[in-house]
Amino acid sequence: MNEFARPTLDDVARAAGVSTATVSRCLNTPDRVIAATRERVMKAVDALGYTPDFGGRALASRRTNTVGAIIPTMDNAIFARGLQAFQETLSKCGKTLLVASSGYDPQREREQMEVMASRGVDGLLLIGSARPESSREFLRRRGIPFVAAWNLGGAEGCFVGFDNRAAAASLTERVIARGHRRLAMISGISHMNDRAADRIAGVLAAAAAAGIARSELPVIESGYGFDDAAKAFAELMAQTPRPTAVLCGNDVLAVGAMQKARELGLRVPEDVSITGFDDIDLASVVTPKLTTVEVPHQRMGEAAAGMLIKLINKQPVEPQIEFPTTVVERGTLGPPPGN
Amino acid sequence: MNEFARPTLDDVARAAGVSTATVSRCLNTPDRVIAATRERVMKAVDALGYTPDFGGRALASRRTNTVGAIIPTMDNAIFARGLQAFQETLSKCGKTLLVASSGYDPQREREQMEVMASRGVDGLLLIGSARPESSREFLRRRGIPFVAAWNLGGAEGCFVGFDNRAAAASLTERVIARGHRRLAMISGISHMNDRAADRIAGVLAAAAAAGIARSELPVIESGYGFDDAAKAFAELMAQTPRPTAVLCGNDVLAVGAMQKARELGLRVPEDVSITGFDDIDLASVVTPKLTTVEVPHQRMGEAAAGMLIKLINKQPVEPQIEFPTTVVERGTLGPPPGN
DNA sequence: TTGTAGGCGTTATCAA
DNA sequence: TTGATAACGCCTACAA
Repeated sequence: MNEFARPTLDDVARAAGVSTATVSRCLNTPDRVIAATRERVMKAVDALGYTPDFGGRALASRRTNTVGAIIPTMDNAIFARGLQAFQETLSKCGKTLLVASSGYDPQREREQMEVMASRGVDGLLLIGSARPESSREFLRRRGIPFVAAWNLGGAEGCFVGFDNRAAAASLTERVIARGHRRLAMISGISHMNDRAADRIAGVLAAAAAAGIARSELPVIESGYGFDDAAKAFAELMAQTPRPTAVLCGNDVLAVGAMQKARELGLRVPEDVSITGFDDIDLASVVTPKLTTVEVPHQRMGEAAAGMLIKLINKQPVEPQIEFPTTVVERGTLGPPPGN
Repeated sequence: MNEFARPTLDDVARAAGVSTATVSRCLNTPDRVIAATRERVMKAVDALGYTPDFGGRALASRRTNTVGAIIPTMDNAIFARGLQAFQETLSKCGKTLLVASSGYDPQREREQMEVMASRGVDGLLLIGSARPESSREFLRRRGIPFVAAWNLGGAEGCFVGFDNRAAAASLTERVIARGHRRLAMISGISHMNDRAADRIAGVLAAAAAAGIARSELPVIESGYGFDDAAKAFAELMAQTPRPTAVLCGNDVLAVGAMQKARELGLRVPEDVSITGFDDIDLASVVTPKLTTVEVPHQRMGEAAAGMLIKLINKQPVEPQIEFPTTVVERGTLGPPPGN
């Protein structure tokens, strides 16, 4: 054996004086090997510093012990957090994580799905379930187990998430209960993004229930940066009558709005109330602290990993794990001005 | 061919009326195949929906087109940002990213290195270069190309980073120039973390150059949470004489310190100045905005990917890419009280 | 330019 | 409990 080449099963087998089959069994199903031989084999294994070859193993066993995750972006703290938890849980189960990002683009998501498939991932983590039929068809055809996270779902598939719509509605009710009637919303782009769409729907539903006309509730869909939100906020503040409360689709947007408010000389919450969604670190660091909706991102990441692993092992799973959310009232929601 | 089985090279070859070798060539070295046949083959490829099998390819070619990254945690915005850029760049080059996290623990980092190695990654991204000799030995033995990022290095290896020491020193000089003499530092844990260690060294060096005795510059090494930093800050503020400026090893620590300052009824910067490091989003969102050091994390991620790819392709690389950093003065640094 | 054929390292099926 | 041995799907000299 070449001194620099990686040792193979064969080398180990020869060193231990057994067949390759036995070595393989020692590694994969140790209990099917008598203790004495197993010990001898294991000694040879780490004498040689043997580690199994991934390609060979994948080829022969049709399994990669690899799972993929396609998320919009890791730049967003909520996905980064969730992904971290997802990865750690996977790691504990001996699986490793392949990551790709879609940049919120269904086309790129689809491409990454193909990449993942060709990498032979055993399962897939996807965010949300709004995607073109062709992508869903692809998943079905390939028969790749997957879970959709960060939202709840309709009929098909497995979900680990929370009720975006209900959470948004409940936050909106709180705002209305404070006496606000002139609401506005800054949302993320809702196209092919069910989290954003559901949050809009929730706000609208709560407003409607309170007798606020749809036409009196401007909704601006904005990009995901502070600046985008700031611009949207300025636009909103230029309207007459001016909204007294601006509900934002996530904390980043809310903070962007707060910054613009300060620039405009508007006090929060005295002149205008602002709310967020997600409760990331940012939320409790701004002044005043952001009123927002708390979501257990890390626990969702863990749960998603657990469910996916069950799916891969063909164990029974409940089709949906729902997490509760909580409105956390902090400093950016007050009564409307002049009350 | 079974209707549900994935098509293989063989299926494509038969469908196109050529040999498997030709199909393989069409996929890997298209220019070595005449246009007419190539076209025929490609038609068959997507008629069948063929995608190459990863295991087979890895086994035969001894390459996985996969690179690994082992980072302390994705919870930290700076690594998440960098990783995002790293991944995108890789993706453009047809490589996919395997991620693992060490939780700042050299032992876990080592385990993940072994996982990555056994996955057959073509290259590895590591953070920093402080790690046990045994880990470095492992890398050497396996001959896995890797780049160390977020810092600059000594002799061996490739680096994409910046000069933590110099940046910290330069920030400290600014603080001293404002008239501060009683400094203190809240650092991350410096054991096996050269970024943290270098930042401490930079602060100390600048202080020494200004004639400030080491014994008069307390340094507390704290965990990475807001709370840890808050606790450290409280400890610092309890000392007499009280430091007039607290330099923090990163922005998260600085924000934790700011929160505690507010709790203690201390105004920033009137009663005490605070500085950070990294310039993450957090920094410009707190009130007052944080004086910190700006570091181009995304560009570092891209550069690291580029360098690693060259390394993998055995192209020549400069051993080190250094990025500049800038002190950004915002609101948390003022003159010492009573000046 | 294309085809033939051997081998990559493992797992899995059968026998022994 | 163990050992032979045939896949697994692809790449790549080498030959045609």
